[in-house]
Amino acid sequence: MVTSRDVARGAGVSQATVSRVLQNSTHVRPETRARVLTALKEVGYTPNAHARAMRTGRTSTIGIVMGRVTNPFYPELLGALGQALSDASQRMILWLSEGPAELGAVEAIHGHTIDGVIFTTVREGSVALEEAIAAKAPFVLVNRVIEGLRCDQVASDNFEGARAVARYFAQHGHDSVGVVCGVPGISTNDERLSGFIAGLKDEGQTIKSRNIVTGDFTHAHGMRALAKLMALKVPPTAIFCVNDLLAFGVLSGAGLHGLNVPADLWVVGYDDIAMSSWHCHDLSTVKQRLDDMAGATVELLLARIADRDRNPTTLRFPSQLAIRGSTDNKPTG
Amino acid sequence: MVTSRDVARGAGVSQATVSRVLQNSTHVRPETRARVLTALKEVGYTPNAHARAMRTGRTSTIGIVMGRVTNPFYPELLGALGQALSDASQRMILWLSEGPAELGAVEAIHGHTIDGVIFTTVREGSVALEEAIAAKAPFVLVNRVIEGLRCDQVASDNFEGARAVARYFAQHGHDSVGVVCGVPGISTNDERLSGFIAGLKDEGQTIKSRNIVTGDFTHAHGMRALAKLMALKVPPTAIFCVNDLLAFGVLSGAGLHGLNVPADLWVVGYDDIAMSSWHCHDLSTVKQRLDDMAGATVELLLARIADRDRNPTTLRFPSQLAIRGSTDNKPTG
DNA sequence: CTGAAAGCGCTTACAG
DNA sequence: CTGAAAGCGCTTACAG
Repeated sequence: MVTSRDVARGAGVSQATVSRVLQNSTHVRPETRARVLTALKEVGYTPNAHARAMRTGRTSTIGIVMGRVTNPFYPELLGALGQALSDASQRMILWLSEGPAELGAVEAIHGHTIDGVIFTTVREGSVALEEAIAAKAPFVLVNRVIEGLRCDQVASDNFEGARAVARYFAQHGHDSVGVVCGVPGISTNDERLSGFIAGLKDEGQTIKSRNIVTGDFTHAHGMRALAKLMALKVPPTAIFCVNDLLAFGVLSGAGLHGLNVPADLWVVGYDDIAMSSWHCHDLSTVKQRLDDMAGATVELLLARIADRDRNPTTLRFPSQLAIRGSTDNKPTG
Repeated sequence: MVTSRDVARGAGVSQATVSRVLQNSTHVRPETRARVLTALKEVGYTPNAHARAMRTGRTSTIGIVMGRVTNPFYPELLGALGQALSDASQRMILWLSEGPAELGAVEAIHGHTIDGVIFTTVREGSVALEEAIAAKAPFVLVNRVIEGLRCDQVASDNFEGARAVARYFAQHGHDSVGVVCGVPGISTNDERLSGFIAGLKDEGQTIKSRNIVTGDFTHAHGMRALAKLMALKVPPTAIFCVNDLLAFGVLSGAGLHGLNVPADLWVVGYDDIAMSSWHCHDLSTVKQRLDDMAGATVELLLARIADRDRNPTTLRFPSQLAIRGSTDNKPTG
């Protein structure tokens, strides 16, 4: 193991001077710096992260908590967060779990393993969130928003995104529509549902509660929901799903029922995950600005770590309707 | 910040005794231990991970290097590895990048940030791999295998898995088949291709090189490959894709060409990722034993960290053909 | 069984 | 501009 002491010996200086060169301190004579730099290369030195962290109290490592969800949106979010963290010279430790196991991340803050946490799938009242708040640990919520919680939060404007879908349906003559929801109480779900209802209202329409099917965020639920909706006396001619995963379930169900999309039924999702644009799905959906969201999340967290008393912000990024083959993408006659 | 010194003060013992209780040392009187345990709860103590790591030289943290691939198989592999690491009380630091950025993981070993690395998408001759070998760093390859490299490697038996597909095709009367490959030189690709060819040979068949289409591991390539294969003078009646992602591309292409699967064309993938069993795909594929592979990977890496001189092992897990609607799953007349 | 002490490898005030 | 030294919070031989 090579230490800064070895480098010092090689350069004929004290260990403190090596440290100063490493810290880019200005108080080093240029020729001394050069000698140290040479020795540094020669011995192949890498600073011991723990010794450094113990002195500085900073680890340059961020924790990410992500539940074991099946929605392919989350791996995409993880990729975007990973890029943003890497751009900010931060490492990421990942907790792929939910419930009490999330507490590992809070413990890691106490143990100085990480400087802060990004929660991606946390719910109101979850133990890890409560602990993080109680410990005044630096954290940010991304994708999920909890109203009234004084902390940094980043999400897309789910309400407006869903509202645009409702208007799109109404303006193309659909007056019997359905909504496939996931778990109530989760912000993405609730905001998209209420945005959709608001959009209908804009167009002078309402929706019956039996036309809104609730369940979990799985492909299987999407399939079952389609069956339920089609069994109504007046089945919908257009269905909005609060995420793309549910929409694929609806498309699967439509195939099973012999329904032709979009001729018999329009389907719109939310998220625009990569596979939505595959020709076999060709799903109209609402695109989130993932990279912007990830960048803002990391920025807010680093600012919070630097100054724990700054005012919390909630950032909303606009999302945009992407029209594809699961709805009629030609202008109405 | 609460330290073991604070706990010691609370329990009226020395800091060393607190440390002994934390280490489950036997040389502590039961009533002393009880006093320390009480104080531990009272002050809400979490050990400083860096101080501990600096003393012990161990971090209980493993690095994972995963390229920014679009194949949903990798998030699933990550989930399995995360579970296996968590079961072994290890944290994971993730590098979602390829090429020179992978070097971050090797540097992290030098800096004692992690105890070892799991490479998931590494290629022969990649800089990070070369560096890890040169540094004698503890690492394991999972999913990818590099022949002749003396290190621990874990993969499924790609050769036999693909061989079974070829036999399945031949035994159901297909005598014009196609293969959609990804990038040559990557073990999953090469082993599955040669296994498939071997299976044909078992049945007295051969395949023309123009019936094998090479490209990258993307949905788009699968689509283009289908078009190429269908343009042949004798188009295949069954196509094997070296992974599910490519198979979805082929299914997309089939839809575009108005081909009926499985009536006009059989399609088989490899990996059995979650979405393969969705009704809208209903893809026959070869299932990998992901959890077993992940468990073995972690086990091998921890053994390697404990003993750097042990003999390297390459572990192969059998995979199994899962027959679904993209091939005729009824017995032939 | 318990305490005092050394030391892991850094960073940074304190002298000079 | 540079060095000697303190100290971050642990673990663990060394005494007793």
